Amino acid sequence: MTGRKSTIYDIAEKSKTSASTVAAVLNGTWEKRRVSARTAKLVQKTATELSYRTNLQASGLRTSKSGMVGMVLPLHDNRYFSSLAQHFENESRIRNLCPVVVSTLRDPEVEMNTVQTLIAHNIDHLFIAGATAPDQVGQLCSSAGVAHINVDLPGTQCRSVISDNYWGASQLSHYLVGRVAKPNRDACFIGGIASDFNTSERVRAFKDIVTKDDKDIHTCGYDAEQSEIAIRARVELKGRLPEILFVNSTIAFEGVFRFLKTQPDVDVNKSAIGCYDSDPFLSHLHFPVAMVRQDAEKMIKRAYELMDAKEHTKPGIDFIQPILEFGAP
Amino acid sequence: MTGRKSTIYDIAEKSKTSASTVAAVLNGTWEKRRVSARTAKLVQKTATELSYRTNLQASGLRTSKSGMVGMVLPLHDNRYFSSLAQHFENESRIRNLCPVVVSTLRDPEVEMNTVQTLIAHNIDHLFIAGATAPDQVGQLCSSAGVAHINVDLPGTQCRSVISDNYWGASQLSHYLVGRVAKPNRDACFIGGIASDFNTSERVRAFKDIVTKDDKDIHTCGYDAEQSEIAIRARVELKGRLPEILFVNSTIAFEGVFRFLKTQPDVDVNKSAIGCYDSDPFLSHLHFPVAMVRQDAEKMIKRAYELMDAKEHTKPGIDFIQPILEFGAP
DNA sequence: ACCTGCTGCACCATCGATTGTGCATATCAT
DNA sequence: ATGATATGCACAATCGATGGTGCAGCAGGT
Repeated sequence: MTGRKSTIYDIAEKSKTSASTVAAVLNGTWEKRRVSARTAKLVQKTATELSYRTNLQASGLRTSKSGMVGMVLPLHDNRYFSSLAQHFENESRIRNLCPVVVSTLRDPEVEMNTVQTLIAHNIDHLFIAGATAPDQVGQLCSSAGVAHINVDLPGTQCRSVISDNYWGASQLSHYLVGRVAKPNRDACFIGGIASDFNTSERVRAFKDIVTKDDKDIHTCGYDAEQSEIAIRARVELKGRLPEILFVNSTIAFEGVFRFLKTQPDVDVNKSAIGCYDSDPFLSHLHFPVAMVRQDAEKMIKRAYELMDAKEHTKPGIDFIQPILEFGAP
Repeated sequence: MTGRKSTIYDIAEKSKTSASTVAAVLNGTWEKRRVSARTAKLVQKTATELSYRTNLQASGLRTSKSGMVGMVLPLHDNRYFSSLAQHFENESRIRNLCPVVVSTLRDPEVEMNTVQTLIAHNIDHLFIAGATAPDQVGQLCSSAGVAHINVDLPGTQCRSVISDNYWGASQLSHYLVGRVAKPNRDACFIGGIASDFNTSERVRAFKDIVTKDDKDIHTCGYDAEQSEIAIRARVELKGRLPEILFVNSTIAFEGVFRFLKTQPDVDVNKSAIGCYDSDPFLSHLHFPVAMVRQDAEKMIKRAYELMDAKEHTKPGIDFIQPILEFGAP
């Protein structure tokens, strides 16, 4: 049952050949190494008989490869990141690579250690998604000669593929504005962290298109409670619901929604509400919500194209348009 | 920048010691190997100077370990599985292991290949979550001597930690029944796949507690469209909404919800509705939904306890109670 | 002076696959 | 028959870390 794992030496012995011949047959270089087809067949057969499996650590040690490709993420249990992970898996499988996904809990130290470990295992390349310190991580990869690409957050040292937050937020803003004919309408932005790159891009668009007033921007974090508090305070202050409401994530939306449920439906229906993030149940509420969904699939495909074309070394940013889940603005 | 990675030999040379001494210092066995503290300090210093990183492939080759622990999942982009992944990460980090998560797309072949690859990299142990063929995968691990535990789906060969679907579905059923005083009430179960272990357990509970009639069980798959069709057909047939509605997943619920929106609110509010799965937005609909959430955290903690205690070899099933997101039945 | 027992370390085989090189035997041309 | 080229394979070094073993040097006891 738990019989010792067999090696190329076992196969060599059983098939009366040498280890180098066996290795050549099993890794496909046998024609190059002029092993006869007859011998190759024999070796193959013996290998299956002994249920041989290449020891990838030994192989990797010799070749400085591993056949594994990695992706680091902040979190697994998040729609967007898990979607990135899923598409990373799909694309990796197409390329016959073994994808491993690791989350680092938004902790820069965990991030660095994890990447060190992956590098120490000689991963063939790394996708760095949502790292808190993309450039540090990138530095680590560079100095180890590991190909890498930033996803979702831009780095300055290497190629990055990120969601076009400015564009998405502009589209959403235009749409919301279009739904409110009035001049002098009241508008606000809820959720996210001002210093966060993605949030700041969305805020920039919102300011360019909807309102320049900083008092209308409530970047109170990603958390539902804070968002609920923020919208409530705002409405109490103004004495009415904003006519345009831009919510920065589904989590924040949860809080906002808890508040909106306390308001009369007729009032809520007068507001144009948008959410930068998507959730299937949001399209089923008793009022419409315009949503923007980040195109994880396209981002990963793009990143892989760059990797395949070995263009990952050229710094630069590729923007991927998110998907608008509402009528054109 | 991309200077060759340094090895213990480089450190040995620079610090005028030997490779074995360096190795001992760097892997913490130096006291056992009677290296003086002075030498140890020196080696440490040189190691940082050369920004040394252990080559884990070489180390693993020698020791038949890797420091990596794995989890295979059907999908990343799913609330339940990504939650399992997240807790797996957390628990692994606590134990100072490097967790890697891989999805296998519910494809038995991908499943086997992936596990083979992980084994070939000498992962220290494997959590098998939601595998289509847990026993085959387990067999593979056994024959390679890799510790493994099934999560979410039971295997016959090794220890399994699964959600107590029968209990959860019983509780939910009792609750729903309690909300409908009438005798002879109409009830149905929507969603899931009859042959699926988890679904069948839930159906078993539903049958024991609510209705024995097979015609009331619509295991029409996990897909939203099919569920929508199923509930619509059912209601058309019976001429009214069921008084008890047990939906087997949030995805299925999406379809059911699309249909419910076409019905008068008063009617919908007369039904007792439950969903075996949880989503934050489901608690915000215009009618109440009782939810059951699988306790991913407890499952993973349990699985890790078994692993730590080396009890993973004893076959047997540990049932973990899911969390009831409704008042006690 | 001599044996014992410890300290502190270095030597070297080993894990399993890869790959440059070398060396027989076979094939062919002249 | 002979040198030239091709064919088919085996040998052995190598990747980097590990750990069993051995061996100086020194303290302490008699």
